Amino acid sequence: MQILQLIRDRFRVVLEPMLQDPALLGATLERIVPSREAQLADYQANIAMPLQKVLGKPPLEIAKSVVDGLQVSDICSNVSIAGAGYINLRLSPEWMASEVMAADRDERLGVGRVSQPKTAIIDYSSPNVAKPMHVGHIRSTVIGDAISKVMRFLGHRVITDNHLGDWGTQFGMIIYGYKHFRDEGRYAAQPVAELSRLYRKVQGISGYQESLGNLPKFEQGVEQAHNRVRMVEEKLQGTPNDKKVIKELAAAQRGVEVAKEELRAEREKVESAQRDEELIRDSQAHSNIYEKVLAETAALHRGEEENLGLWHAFLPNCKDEIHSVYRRLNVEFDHEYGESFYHAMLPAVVEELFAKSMAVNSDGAVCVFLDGFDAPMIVQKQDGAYLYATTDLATAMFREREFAPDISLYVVDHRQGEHFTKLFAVLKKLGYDRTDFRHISFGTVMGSDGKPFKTRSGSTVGLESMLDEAVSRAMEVVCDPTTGASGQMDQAEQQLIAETVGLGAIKYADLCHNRTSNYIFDMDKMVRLEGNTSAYIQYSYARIKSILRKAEEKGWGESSFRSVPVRLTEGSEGGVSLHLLRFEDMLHQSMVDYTPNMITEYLYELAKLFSSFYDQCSVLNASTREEALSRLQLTSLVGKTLRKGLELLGIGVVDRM
RNA sequence: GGGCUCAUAGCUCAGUUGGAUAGAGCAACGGAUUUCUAAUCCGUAGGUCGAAGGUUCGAAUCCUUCUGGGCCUGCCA
Repeated sequence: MQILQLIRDRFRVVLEPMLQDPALLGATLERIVPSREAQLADYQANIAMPLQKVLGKPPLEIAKSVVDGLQVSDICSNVSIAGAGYINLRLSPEWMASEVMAADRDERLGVGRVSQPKTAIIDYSSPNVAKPMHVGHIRSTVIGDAISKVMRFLGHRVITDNHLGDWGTQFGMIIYGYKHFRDEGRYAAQPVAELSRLYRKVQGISGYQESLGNLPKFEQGVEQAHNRVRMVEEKLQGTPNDKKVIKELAAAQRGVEVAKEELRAEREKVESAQRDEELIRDSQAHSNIYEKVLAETAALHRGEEENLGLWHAFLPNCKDEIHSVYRRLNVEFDHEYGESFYHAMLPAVVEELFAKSMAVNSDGAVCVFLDGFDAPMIVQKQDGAYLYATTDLATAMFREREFAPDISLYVVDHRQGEHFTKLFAVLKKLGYDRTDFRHISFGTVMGSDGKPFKTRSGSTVGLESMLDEAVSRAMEVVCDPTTGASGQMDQAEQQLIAETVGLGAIKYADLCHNRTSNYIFDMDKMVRLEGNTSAYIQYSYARIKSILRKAEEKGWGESSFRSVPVRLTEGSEGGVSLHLLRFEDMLHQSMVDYTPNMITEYLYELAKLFSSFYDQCSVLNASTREEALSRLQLTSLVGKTLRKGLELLGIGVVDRM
């Protein structure tokens, strides 16, 4: 049920004759919204105040004439004017009751399919294969998966594509590692583990050599920072009270601290590497390893037989590893073309850019210069190699040919904002202007120190170990035999609950923050049963299932409670019902800017409203059979809505916990 | 240097795109239980929405300046 549209349609009848301009009419109708203050109204129309200039009448007079013409007696029990000219609507309990009944009888819980479905490509997760997945991948995966599921449920044609990094430098590293460091036995027994070891080994040597090479640069940086302070100090002597210069001095002094810290961190990296004798030995034997890695990568890209053969041998293993993570997360994709798929198309992309006079040679590289940006988009390097911008162009062009999408979403972290702005600008210039390209950017996962989430030793946190920890924490919290129903369960059921609650906690914690902001990762908080967590909602669901089981035992199954009408008498019943009926509106709203946190907020609110109802209104021990059956219907719909909502977020439920 | 972005209660965060007295959750304090799973519910307290101007019927939200963080910035992805 789309209540908002229903109400707006009623207002349209009144407003259309008053407002000639269709754009104004549309904007005015958009000012009819759910009320923020539940005590004041269910819905409010903030339309009279902005119209006072247009119509040349005082707002209260406008509001009155609108209300006089408004025909809503079938759905509203009260329409009033308040304050500066707010029109407040209260939905009638009878109408809500009939809508609750309809929703409970509908497989889709009363949610319709959009009348004009759109084709949407959603590009998310997109890790580099052969590198272990880490925390950084969780947001893209979880947000993209949720958006896909919601859009699909609303009736759009959704095509998901996991744009795997399967063609990059990491394969150069593995190939180099395989050629120089492989352990045949281990490779035969556990290829994935061995490849991963090889990757880490080469990466380690390369990182060490890079840090070593960086030291003089960072030392120089500190030196320069000091020089800058001296310069500003001299300048300040000339103009002692110039505020700007004083500020400049402070900035310069901070610059010294930053430079020192950078140098210190880099030295520490080097020193800790130097404690690793094997690494030092290997580093001496393989000097300039990164250049050699790039050479292996280039050979692969040229199609050199040995490297291409190794790539073909490694890729399935690497993919298997990644797929096992997706299986656990219950995430699926329609396509997994990956970067390698586009490799052969890249020369044609560059040619087309030249043909349309968009590309130029600059310092030996092929560049596309764009208005408003100093730096160009580079599509081919001096050495002839292509870059990810080139691949992204080829990918978008392929998708246009193959799927003709109306919407194309890239769920990628915010640091790539400028890249996508440029990419979309180039695509538009190339003539792909019928597609709504959007960068669905998101913030960084931070540690409790407010810095990007890392382990104590400073490395990134592995995704799988994080999932394991969430599950074991969930086990501690949820399967405490003194609380809940866990005392009655065998180990297998407890394990299933821990898995469902643990993974749900990770996903929910991610989704419940506005995607654009950074958030602080706090495992303790996210597996709790109190507060805005998945476990609280899952627990509400389990209690609902418990009531429904007991009702069934009393002979009050679905067919029984559906035989009586729903009646909303208590305040908490009305509160739950109103919220239930907003499900569809909320789903649409959450897809305007692709903000899944609107869904978590809705579900949390629903669970809270239900707990309140649960506390105030006994279902099975209601005063009459009719009342009990009426409340059972409400309970049933809350349960189904919670389950559906969580399902759309990729989160499961359990029948008891 | 240029660009993007953020700053809301002690802490973690919302804020439906400019609407009424700025909301949740933790933590703190006070209540409720012969329980349909108290893993709950009800209440109290907590705010100069970073600062200062501006735009208008009305600003946490839009504009300008400032302060302080984060990120990006020519051949990594």
